[in-house]
Amino acid sequence: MTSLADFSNTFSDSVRKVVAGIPTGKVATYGQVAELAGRPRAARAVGMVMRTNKDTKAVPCHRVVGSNGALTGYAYGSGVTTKKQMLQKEGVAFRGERADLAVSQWQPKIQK
DNA sequence: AGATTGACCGTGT
DNA sequence: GACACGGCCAATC
Repeated sequence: MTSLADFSNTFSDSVRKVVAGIPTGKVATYGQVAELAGRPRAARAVGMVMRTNKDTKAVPCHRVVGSNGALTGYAYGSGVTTKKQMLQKEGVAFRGERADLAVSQWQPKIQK
């Protein structure tokens, strides 16, 4: 296997698997998740999967932020407010209303 | 099956 | 740094 999506057959499953691999205290961008899922240009579709995702316990969709670290949408709680609170509570570095990607962006293992 | 929408991203002004 | 435009992909109506 060369990527986290090798065990998935559909795009949504790949996305879920990638997001599920994000460790606590770290965040990934939609573009990053899309790339790991096998569709480097499907950042929007990733958002759709999160939106339709019902397994929030298995898939920490709140750890997925915009390319600039901005928190975009959240289908649960009070939206981005709840999302931000959870990320901060998990130890993610924040800079104003945006996650500090320079410090807390998830760095997937390229080799293993 | 076709058209529209959406939790995006990159680039230009 | 903020606003505007276009492109890409998949789910939903």
